[in-house]
Amino acid sequence: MQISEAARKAQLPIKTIRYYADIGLVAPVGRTASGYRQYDSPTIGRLIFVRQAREFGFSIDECRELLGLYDGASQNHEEVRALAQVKKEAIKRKQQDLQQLHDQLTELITACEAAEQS
Amino acid sequence: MQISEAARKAQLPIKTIRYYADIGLVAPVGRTASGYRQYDSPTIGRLIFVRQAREFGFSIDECRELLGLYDGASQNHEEVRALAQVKKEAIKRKQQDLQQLHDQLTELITACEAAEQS
DNA sequence: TTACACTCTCCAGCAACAGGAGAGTCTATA
DNA sequence: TATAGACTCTCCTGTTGCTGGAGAGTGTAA
Repeated sequence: MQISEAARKAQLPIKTIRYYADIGLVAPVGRTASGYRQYDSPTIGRLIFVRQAREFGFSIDECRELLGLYDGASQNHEEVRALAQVKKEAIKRKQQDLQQLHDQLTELITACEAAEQS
Repeated sequence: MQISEAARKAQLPIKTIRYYADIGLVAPVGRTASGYRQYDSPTIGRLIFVRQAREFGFSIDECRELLGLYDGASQNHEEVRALAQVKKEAIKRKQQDLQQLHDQLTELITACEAAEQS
């Protein structure tokens, strides 16, 4: 499939997908004779994975590491496990912060409703 | 208190706090005679709030809106409530995505452990 | 009064895209 | 088969949200 379908499926702008290809983060599976980038399902999976990681503040370089795990590129399972663990803890902290933000907004909404009643 | 203590408490770089002051996102409560920025607890609260919102991909402009809510600046409760609701739904979606990422890492760790056993 | 840590402003640079120009490609229809 | 319209390419510049460093002032402790 070509880039626009990949963009739709991965929910990423075309520009971003080209950028990820340029910096070697997520390369297309290949190119057509005319130079069009080509993508397949596993590659879409990688793009989605990166989108999610990026949305939670992991840098491009961290995404590179995470993708390494995701792809099982490394042979050193011990090391991979340690890295995954670190990232998982970062995610847990993010989840807690997010919950706090969520609670603050809930309080706010309640306060607004009370104000509307009065 | 001055900027370095504010930075420590809000868990933000000094540079970032100065930047937020420059763009009028979170202004210090005042300045000393010699021009040092001064912060108090409510302001630290605002900084923490911004940090958390930023960590979840809210833009500076969105933070401005959220801070408006947080401060109860608006008199239009109906409008405030609607905005808070929109942001809350965004947070809920982020939470779901985060859970998915977390699960993928858990799977990965399990796979690594299995590989190590073999 | 000097040392040292802290602060200031100003300016340049970086990460991660986003917008737009100009040109080539592909396919359906006249 | 010509051509319109949608899609793609590269290249270049601009934007957002910081981050680092220079050069200079401030505050306190020995």
